[in-house]
Amino acid sequence: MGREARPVVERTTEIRTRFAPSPTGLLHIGGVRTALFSWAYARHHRGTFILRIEDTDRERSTDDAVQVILDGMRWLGLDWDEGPYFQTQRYDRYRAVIDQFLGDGRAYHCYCSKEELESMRAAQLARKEKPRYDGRCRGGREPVPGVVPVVRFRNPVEGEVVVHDVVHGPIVFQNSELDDLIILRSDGNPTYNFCVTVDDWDMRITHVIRGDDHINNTPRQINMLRAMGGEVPVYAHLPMILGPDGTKLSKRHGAVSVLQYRDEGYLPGALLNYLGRLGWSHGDLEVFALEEFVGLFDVEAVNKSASALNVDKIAWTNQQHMMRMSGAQLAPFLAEQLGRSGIDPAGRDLAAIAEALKERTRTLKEMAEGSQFFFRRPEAYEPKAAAKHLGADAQPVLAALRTALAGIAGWEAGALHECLTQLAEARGVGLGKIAQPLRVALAGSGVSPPIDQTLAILGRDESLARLDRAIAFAAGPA
RNA sequence: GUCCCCAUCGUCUAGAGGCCAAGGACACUACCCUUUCAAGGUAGUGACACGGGUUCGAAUCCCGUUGGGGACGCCA
Repeated sequence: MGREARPVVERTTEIRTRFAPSPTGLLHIGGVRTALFSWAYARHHRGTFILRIEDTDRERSTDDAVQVILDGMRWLGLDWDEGPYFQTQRYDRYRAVIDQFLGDGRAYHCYCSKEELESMRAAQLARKEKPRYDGRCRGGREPVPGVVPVVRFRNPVEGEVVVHDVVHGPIVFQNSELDDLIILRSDGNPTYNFCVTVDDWDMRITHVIRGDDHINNTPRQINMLRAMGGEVPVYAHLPMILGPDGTKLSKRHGAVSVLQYRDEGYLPGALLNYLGRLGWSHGDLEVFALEEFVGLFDVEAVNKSASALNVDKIAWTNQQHMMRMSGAQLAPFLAEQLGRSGIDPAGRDLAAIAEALKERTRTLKEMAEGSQFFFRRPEAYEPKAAAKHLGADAQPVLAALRTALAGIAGWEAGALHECLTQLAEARGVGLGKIAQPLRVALAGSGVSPPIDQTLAILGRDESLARLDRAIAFAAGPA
């Protein structure tokens, strides 16, 4: 090879990828993973990432689903450089290609009725053949009165198509296995395989990264692409994501809207981290930020086999991300989560609360739940904890606690801690003996962040008030 | 049924012929730390689907079997 200098970025080498969901269902975790890899590939190569909505199925496409896609992508931070394009806005272009195909014989009208197609299919199945259109209208057929024909692409009958897939290697298909697919429905709507082909070519997509459920569509698309004089892009078919039980993703598992993960308290960066590790890895690296992923990601390192969702690991990954963030960074997320639970976070130091809880909760939702007592005085003591720590015998400890704390000079964690250890020493007991009753008095249960931090966050007045209430409770009605 | 894809611990994975009596992570168990809960630390249980080749040597290459998945639509 020559050693002449090549421009670092040639126009022809600009990487262009796209994410092309259909708004017929919710954007779920599987779609997000596809979007992530496609996006990361473009970003890694400083290319262009395009969002395209495939809405040619007018019956089932909904505005709602479109909205989830847009909101989901924004929430995750998967930004696009072009689009969103809508296929329904490109009908003129599709029509032009179809007319061109019709004109040069690369496509033809088919007048077969649904019944005719159905019996053809039944016969083939009976013969244990792969059901497919037998091409009976190929040679031309007189128009059937009252029937609006569909348009079929005339697929080559002989030869083979080789799909050069970056993750799977070459995949060979015999043209004899393919049939003449419908590219224009009788209602005038073009179909998926055709639109994808036109769009990927028009939008100069260089790398088609999508789920491997599309492998079988690829040879048809290549044939159509060649028919319109296009060049074949690089294909990368990603393995599927399965439900936790290893079966197809369904609503029961994880095929829920990606926005549900937001509502369940997952950080976008953590979800993307988890998804990035499904089918891809970089040595033993488990926890990484999105920017790091972009730097490391390479579609050639993607696995071929499907992977199952592991809910525990999503949660673990989320906690790892929370622990790497500061309380201040976490605060807005916690505020949002508290809002979902109808709690007004005003008047409290959310950064301090998040800091205190981030290593003891796995999701923001758990964090919001665990921090409830900071915002609302516990309505009742957790029975077991109360029985153990707020009985009549606890009264002396609580009273001593009240006196010691009330006399403290600076109400902050360090001084509070000092005060508590001194009190424990004075009474000749371990810290646990006084921390637990105090904890139950403040939090209502035996679980809370470290007691000195809890006191500090709660503040002097509120802490002493809760202590008084606990003292009264320990005195008991009877 | 036909075509296509896939196959390492329960799960996610490392492994691109010798460095592997198979490494890491989640989960699980035990212990340590400890003011609760966590986090953290240490140790442990646990896998190359099976059968043939190729090779001095195979988790790694080839073939077959089995198992799983996908596609076969006027859905995408």
